Amino acid sequence: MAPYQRVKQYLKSGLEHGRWKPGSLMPSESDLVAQFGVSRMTVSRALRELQNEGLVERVQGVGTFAAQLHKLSATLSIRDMREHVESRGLRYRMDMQLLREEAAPPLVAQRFGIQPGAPVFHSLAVHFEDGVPLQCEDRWVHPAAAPHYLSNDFSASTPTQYLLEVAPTWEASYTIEAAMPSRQEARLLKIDASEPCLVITRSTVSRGIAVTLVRLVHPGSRYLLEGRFSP
Amino acid sequence: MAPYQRVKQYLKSGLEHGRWKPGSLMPSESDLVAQFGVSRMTVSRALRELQNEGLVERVQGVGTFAAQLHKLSATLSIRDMREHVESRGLRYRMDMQLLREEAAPPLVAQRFGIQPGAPVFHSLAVHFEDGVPLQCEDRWVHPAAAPHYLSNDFSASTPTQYLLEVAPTWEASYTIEAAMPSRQEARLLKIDASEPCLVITRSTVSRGIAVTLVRLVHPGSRYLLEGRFSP
DNA sequence: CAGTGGTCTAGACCACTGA
DNA sequence: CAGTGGTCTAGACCACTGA
Repeated sequence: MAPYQRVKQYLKSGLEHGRWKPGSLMPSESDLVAQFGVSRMTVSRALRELQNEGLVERVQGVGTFAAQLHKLSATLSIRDMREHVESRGLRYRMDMQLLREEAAPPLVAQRFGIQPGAPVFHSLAVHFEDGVPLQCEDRWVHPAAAPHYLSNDFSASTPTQYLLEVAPTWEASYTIEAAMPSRQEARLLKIDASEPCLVITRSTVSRGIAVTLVRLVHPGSRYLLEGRFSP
Repeated sequence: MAPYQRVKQYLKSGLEHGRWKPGSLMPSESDLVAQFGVSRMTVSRALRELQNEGLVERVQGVGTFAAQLHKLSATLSIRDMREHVESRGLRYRMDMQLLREEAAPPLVAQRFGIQPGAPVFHSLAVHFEDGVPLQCEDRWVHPAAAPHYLSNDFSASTPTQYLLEVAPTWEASYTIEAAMPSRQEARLLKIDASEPCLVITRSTVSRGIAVTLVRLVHPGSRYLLEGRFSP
């Protein structure tokens, strides 16, 4: 194991075993240099990585402290539906229900920074896994970000794949909630109108402008999100 | 701006503007050393950070490549309910409905690596925001991980806070789904039995042993998760 | 073989903190 | 003032890749 990893591992396992309580002072860089017989750059890297992982907090002129652990955040991967299905060896299909230009509704116009009623692209697709509907994707697209959205061949790529190609995602925010499907969504997903759904609403920014707003509706009985954190 | 940040910013904005397409070869460390007139350690740090952020992929002996952007993962913070409520300046309350030792059900026994029927701790609490029930917390605790769980004063700390104190979380996995509440949960949350709920199931490991399993049920109309990613 | 990334060293200068 | 972290340099040795 590389020296910086040895130092990092030593500190990590010490934190794990409660050798340093949250908020307490940890060894300084020069302490660790002496203890491990390595150069300061090496312990510095170990400490910086622990800081990036949220395990320690460092204050210039003061020292390094064991972090409060409940500030942890977890990773949740958001993948393209096609990849999600095919990566598990299942058959993927998408039905494009609607693909056209429309007048921007007020909410969409606001997020895109354009006038209400200005032309925007609107698509509605259903994603299937082995013939079972798994996701209903209701999407608005800013024409300036993807001018040829309407003429793309969506039998070859999903809206997510196409948009990632023409406008790489540089920031996105989303919400996850439980809600009832609309009547139309229930029909498209072939579920009862009273079945709870997992609804993800996502807004994506590329090169400073909003690219797309999307509402992803999943039948609660067929889809769940998984995640983990490991500090 | 520090030199390593200048290099990093240069590469980041180049990626953002499509100067290097996903999968294509990017400048080598020595290219960047020459271009910026800095030492190799400095460009190495810039590239390593971009790698950690998932923006580039590096292969020893080959080079650095622009990453495929759709492998992004997002951060989703999982916070203690009390902090969540109080951080927004609202009044927090918890009702502990049940707190006792029980015989481990098969599923719990399996996750804890103990015999079914062995003693485990079980608690059921409701968390309120300004008097409105926001979360129902059904929790199983491994007695070896928190032997004094049952005698803790839960008017002073939440189960999450207490467990983080006595057994720092070192790994957790969770699922997020939409589901109907149980009859009991609907009653405790004061919602209709047909209201969809956001259900988080979390399993936590500390020092190699399972500490706790918890089912968190939130009324869909009152609670949503927010997240963002920015590569 | 030349070129790549992975890592380390021994020193340096700096900004910042708190006694 | 001594001690802390933040960062950089100029060199080094290494493992790995592909021609």
